[in-house]
Amino acid sequence: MAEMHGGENLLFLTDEQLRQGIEAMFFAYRGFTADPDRILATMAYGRAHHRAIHFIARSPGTTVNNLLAILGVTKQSLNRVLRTLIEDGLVESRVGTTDKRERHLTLTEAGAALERKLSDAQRARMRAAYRAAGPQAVAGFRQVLEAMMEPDLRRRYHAIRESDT
Amino acid sequence: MAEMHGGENLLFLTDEQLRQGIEAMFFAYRGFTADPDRILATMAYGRAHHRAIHFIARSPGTTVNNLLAILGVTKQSLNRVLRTLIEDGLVESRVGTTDKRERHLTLTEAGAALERKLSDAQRARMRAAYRAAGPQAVAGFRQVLEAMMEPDLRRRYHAIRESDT
DNA sequence: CATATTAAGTCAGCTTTGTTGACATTCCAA
DNA sequence: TTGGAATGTCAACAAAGCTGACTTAATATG
Repeated sequence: MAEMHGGENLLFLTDEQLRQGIEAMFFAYRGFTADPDRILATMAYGRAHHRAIHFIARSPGTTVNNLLAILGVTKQSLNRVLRTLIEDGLVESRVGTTDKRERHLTLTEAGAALERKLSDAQRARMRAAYRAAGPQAVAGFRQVLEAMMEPDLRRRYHAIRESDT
Repeated sequence: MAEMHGGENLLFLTDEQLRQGIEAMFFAYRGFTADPDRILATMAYGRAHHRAIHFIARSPGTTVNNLLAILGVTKQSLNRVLRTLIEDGLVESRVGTTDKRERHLTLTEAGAALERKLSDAQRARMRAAYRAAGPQAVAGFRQVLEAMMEPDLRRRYHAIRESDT
């Protein structure tokens, strides 16, 4: 169990270490979604609604196609979710001005309120974990997560960090 | 973008930093499951089967109840998955010797072969990410993931690392 | 020993969220 | 101007979760 750091020691790449990382990822993801899930369970929405709301809040005016690429589901699947959100007055869909095939999505006041509620819960856990682990651990956490992404999603992740489409 | 570490700087806890962490977690989890998913899509199994196979391989002879607690699903849901795996000859269920109510689950040769195939794919990505990020980043990654788990799952995670039940 | 509890499994039915296939509308380029 | 590409919608189906009610067998307990 010796602490090791810097160049040459490759013990962190053993199958056992990798398996522990895989299980940590599995258990942590459960914690990651637990709080929003609890809130969503009290209403008629699920995790898919949360994801849509999150990325609409993130990039107001985004198109359905854009959202599709980020979420990685079929448009039919996303459409079902969007339809209920629009019917319930949480999301507004406006026909595009330059291209009338596109729909631009934004949150209504009610949608923004739900988004805040869900985000606050998820951020609270994230903040507690970050604080417990410390800034250096957080930097490592981010590095490994990024290296784990599929290349096209990594590009999307960077794009969404730097500018809104 | 100044590098900061040690005690006092709390800029890593801003809402924007937390949101980036949340999105990183979302995109990374997709990468995490992508390779096994591709393999599973070619046969009649899904992610639920993979999870069951993983933890049976991890703790051979584990009981149904044990698996239930680890996976966090209902027994009806797990049972559906286990039934197909047993019917297909990937998992063996043996009546317990000391407590005959219990069923002890193990992988058959065929089950172990599939487990290896899935693990190898998932570990390959994990290994690449670990190698790219380096040992110190990996340590931080593990710390943050652990801090994110629900307490009872964190205990389970530690238990499974140290000894088999 | 009688009874309560536990472990496992089953049946039925429902919900969420993914999938394909077919189709309407809009735009653009040959 | 017309045919294809892009965008979005509707319908039907599948995987995998869920609840609730129940059975069977074995163990624990009063």
